[in-house]
Amino acid sequence: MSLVSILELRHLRTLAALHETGSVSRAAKRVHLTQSALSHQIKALQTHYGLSIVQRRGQTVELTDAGKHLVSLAGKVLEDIQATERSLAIMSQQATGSLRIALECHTCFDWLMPLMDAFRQHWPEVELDLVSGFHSDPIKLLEEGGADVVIGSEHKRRRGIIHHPLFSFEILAVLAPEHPLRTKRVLKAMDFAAETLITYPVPEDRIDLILNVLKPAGIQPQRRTAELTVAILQLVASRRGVAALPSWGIKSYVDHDYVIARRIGAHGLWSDLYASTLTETASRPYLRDFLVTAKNTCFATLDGIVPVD
Amino acid sequence: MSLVSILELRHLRTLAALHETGSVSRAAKRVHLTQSALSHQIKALQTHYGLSIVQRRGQTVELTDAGKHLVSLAGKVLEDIQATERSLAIMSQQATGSLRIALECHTCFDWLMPLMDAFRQHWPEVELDLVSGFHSDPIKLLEEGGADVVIGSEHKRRRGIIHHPLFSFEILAVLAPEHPLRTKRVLKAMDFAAETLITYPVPEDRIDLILNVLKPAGIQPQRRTAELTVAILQLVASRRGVAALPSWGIKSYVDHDYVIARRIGAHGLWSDLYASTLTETASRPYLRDFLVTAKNTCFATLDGIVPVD
DNA sequence: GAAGATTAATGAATAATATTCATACCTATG
DNA sequence: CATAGGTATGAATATTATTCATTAATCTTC
Repeated sequence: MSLVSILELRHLRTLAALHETGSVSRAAKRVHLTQSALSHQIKALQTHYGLSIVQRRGQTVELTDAGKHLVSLAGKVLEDIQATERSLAIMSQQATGSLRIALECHTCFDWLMPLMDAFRQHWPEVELDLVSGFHSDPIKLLEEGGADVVIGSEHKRRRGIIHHPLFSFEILAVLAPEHPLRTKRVLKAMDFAAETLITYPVPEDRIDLILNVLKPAGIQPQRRTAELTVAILQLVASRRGVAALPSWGIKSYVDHDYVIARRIGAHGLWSDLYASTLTETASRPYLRDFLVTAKNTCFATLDGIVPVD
Repeated sequence: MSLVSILELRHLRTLAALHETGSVSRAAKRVHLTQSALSHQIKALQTHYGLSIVQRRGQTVELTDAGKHLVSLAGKVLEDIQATERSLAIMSQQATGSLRIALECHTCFDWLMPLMDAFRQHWPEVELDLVSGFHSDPIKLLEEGGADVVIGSEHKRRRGIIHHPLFSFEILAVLAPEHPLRTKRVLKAMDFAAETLITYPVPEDRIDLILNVLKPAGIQPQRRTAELTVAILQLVASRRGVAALPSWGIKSYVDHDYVIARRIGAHGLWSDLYASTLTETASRPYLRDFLVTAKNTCFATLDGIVPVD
């Protein structure tokens, strides 16, 4: 135990991530370091304080009481810092501008609303807006100045554009509880052959299930569309067809047994979500803050999501 | 402006020290780094936030609004951390023991009392005590187990003992306002030849003025002793003699013009204060905490003190 | 008013240390 | 019982914070 504290914010950021993800590996991805780095950090803290902070619990790791103390410290401290940094951004007169959000993914409304409310509080001078309607090439919207940030799964490299990874999520097949396929734990492409697929009203190449699973297998099921997630789920529950939706978007419906969810393919069908902006927009403090709090609230509230790669 | 915050506690510790000391050089000593290191740190923050944090004000430096924001953040955050680290110390069952303080320096009562009150709050399980009476060799007290920490100016290397530097302070000559020597801005050894020196009741070799100034010059003034600082100042004010006391111990009396203070020698007469403990005691968390808060409160409340070397 | 003493800023060199790499070991799971 | 996914750890590496050496500016003092 040395005479001065070795604690640094790096450690607190790690602990916060550890708390949110519940595993060293996932936390490592969250803070863009390796599992090894985090393991070393934790060890350093433990020898410094002469206390264990985590306890191996089978394959994963659990916070001890001491660890929980440090986590709650981390929460408080990191929040204070965020608040101060917001003030500094305002002082540097970079707190004004617009944040017009274009959504490629209908399900995202679920987590976006509370986020936007919080954002409005923190950045009253920023013009916050949702760009409505469907756009064939949302990235073009950015370049044309019609939006400031596009939230979707597109991440092709393109000059002048930055794709900020938000999180990876699993897309699950959604079935009526008494659907014949309920007996299978994992669904394959051919299972969809005889089904009607209920989707949002977007072109085929924007539907991961079709693009990455059905088309490669040469399967082209019937399609039917609905605007809202609840509408899709109603149709599924009424046995008008099956759907493929993000795990977090259907969680409460599955928990209430309105529908059941099944994995697609052995490793599941995964997709990434990105927030894309112009390079110049990316440097604005309020945009950075938006991204950080977006990730924070998503990881805190959405189940089953993981950092991108 | 990068995408993630580069802020670390190191920066906050620096900013706090900068606020307390009012100068980069002094702050550097306070955090045991070079002036250059701090200058680089500040520059890094400034370019990161796109704001100036300090403004050169002639020879020294002044915090800007942004700087003050960060300082107040630092205050809050560092306090939270200290509290958490106290909890951790309690959890590691190192929060019990005794802290018996032996004072070599009578004036120290002034700042020790509020400190001890705070300490009692934070470490209720630690037996806090003042070892009273005068001891010819206070360090021996440590070795014999009669005290846990000695506060004084002794800092001879001795095995098994650690001398933790607290701060350096200037010893000023104290005179009655109408004393003939009032015209001199700086007093020399010979100025004391005809005076009565009023001191605490300790041997000559523990009085810096005699040891370092008068004896080398072969001057041996009359001596008279008093137990309490106020008593000494009463005698001085009643023109019974002159005294030599720490600048911070007499500040309020000088401010009220009860007495006047003069520098001793061209560069002043300086002395260091140390908190000495056994090596094993030094590692106890509550002792570390005592030292840290001692320094903090001293630097915050006492005027004109500087870090040791 | 010039000399000397302090203070801060800065680029290059160095020292310190955080992170990665490679690997071992453990534990669920099919 | 093999495999996949997870953690721990020593050694190598990369990064970056700190120091060193120097300059410029300001204040003090004779």
